[in-house]
Amino acid sequence: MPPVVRFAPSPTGRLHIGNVHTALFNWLFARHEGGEFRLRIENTDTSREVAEATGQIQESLRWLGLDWDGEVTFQLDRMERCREEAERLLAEGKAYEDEGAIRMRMPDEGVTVWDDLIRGHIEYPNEKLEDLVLVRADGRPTYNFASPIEDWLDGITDVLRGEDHIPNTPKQIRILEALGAPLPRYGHLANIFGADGKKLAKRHGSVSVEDFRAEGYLPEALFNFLALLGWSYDDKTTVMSRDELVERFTLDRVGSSPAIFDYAKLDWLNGVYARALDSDDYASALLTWLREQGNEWDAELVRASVPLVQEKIAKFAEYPAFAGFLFGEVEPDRGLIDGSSPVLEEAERALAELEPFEAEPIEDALRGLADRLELKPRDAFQPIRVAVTGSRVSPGLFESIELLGREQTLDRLRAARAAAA
RNA sequence: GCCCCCAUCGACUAGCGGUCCAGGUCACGGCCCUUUCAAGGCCGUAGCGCGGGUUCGAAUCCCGCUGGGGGCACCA
Repeated sequence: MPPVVRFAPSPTGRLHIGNVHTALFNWLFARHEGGEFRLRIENTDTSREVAEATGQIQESLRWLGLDWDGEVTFQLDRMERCREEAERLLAEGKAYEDEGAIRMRMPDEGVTVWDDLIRGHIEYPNEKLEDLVLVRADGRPTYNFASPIEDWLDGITDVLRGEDHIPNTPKQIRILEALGAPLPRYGHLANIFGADGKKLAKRHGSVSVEDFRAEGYLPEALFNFLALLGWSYDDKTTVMSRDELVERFTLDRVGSSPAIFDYAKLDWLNGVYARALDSDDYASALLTWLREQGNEWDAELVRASVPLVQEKIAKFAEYPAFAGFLFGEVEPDRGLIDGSSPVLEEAERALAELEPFEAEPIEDALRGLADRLELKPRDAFQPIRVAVTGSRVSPGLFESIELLGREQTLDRLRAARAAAA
């Protein structure tokens, strides 16, 4: 029987990367096994609910390509059913009233055990299980009551969630047993931490899916990277497409120890995906990203710049600093230009009448200039680069000059000379 | 405090008793290429937390310790 899994975030904010990791593993498992992946919003705690969160969560999942089966369900919609079940437990003597709330009677001897999908045998002493509240005095069911009931109602066969839920599992097992409901299998994924081994937070870098999107990461790269956190295919395969991941993902290769989120490796992987893109696709993705950032740069020029940047930057967020000189004024650091050097003036002269104004002839002209001045290429080109692009780090100089155009180039050479004088 | 989970290079991991004086990837260092920056090529540094067992043999199994994390709500 194909498994039915679910991802059940609470709508309290943007989708945290740790939660998406859990969502991803559920999704991968479901798709690999030909099962279903459901999305449920656990909104029992209305006081903490953030209005836009439900939409944001769905948008983030869609962006990453994690599609869900069926309609999105909301925990709150099943309040009534939960209350009925609680009444039943009350009637059967398995629960009792306490200051308006309904509490579950928990055993205080023995142990509750289950075979964790990824950790194996786990034991929990029953004496540590307290009589938890099922339904609050105001009538709202608590998470630990509503969640297992919904898993039951939805026919969830496998509950794959974060390891912080391990202490909840014995409680939920007892509830399901009291209810006479079948038990799903449980699997607890290890947490993901920041470089200091603490919970991944803003100070470490991006944390929500939206943050990563805003940084200009490609969803395929983030997807691949996340899959490798706590799971591996073999001893050497790193880059895998979505389809390969679906085909290869199995729970027996999921690890149980926590992982640290390595932004440097993500950057590398993103670069791998970025470079592998067809330049048209790269351009479209870049343009989309720029627009999302509220940047309305000339689309044709952006497209034309792709060959100069695609191999050089790891993620789109680097684009404005790297290629921004094509789209606006530039303020070169005077300290980087030697006012007494004839290079800028010579370059101006060499480029003034050059035909055609294209990378190759530009290169020939500037190399000739370096020869004449008896300068090493790097020493001759650096001041020109700074004058034209405003920085000592830029795309290829000759291609940059071609794209910038003669007029702009000459203007910038003149301006730099004046500033350095 | 109590309970639970985890433990291989700086990071992600392979390893499921001998084929491991531990392999791959990122990062890092060196060299090559080179107009800067990347990319690419080659080489390299670096790890089984500690102590007991079990076994002919342990990174692999067991126990303890230490360390890290999580949980102990009418939050989810």
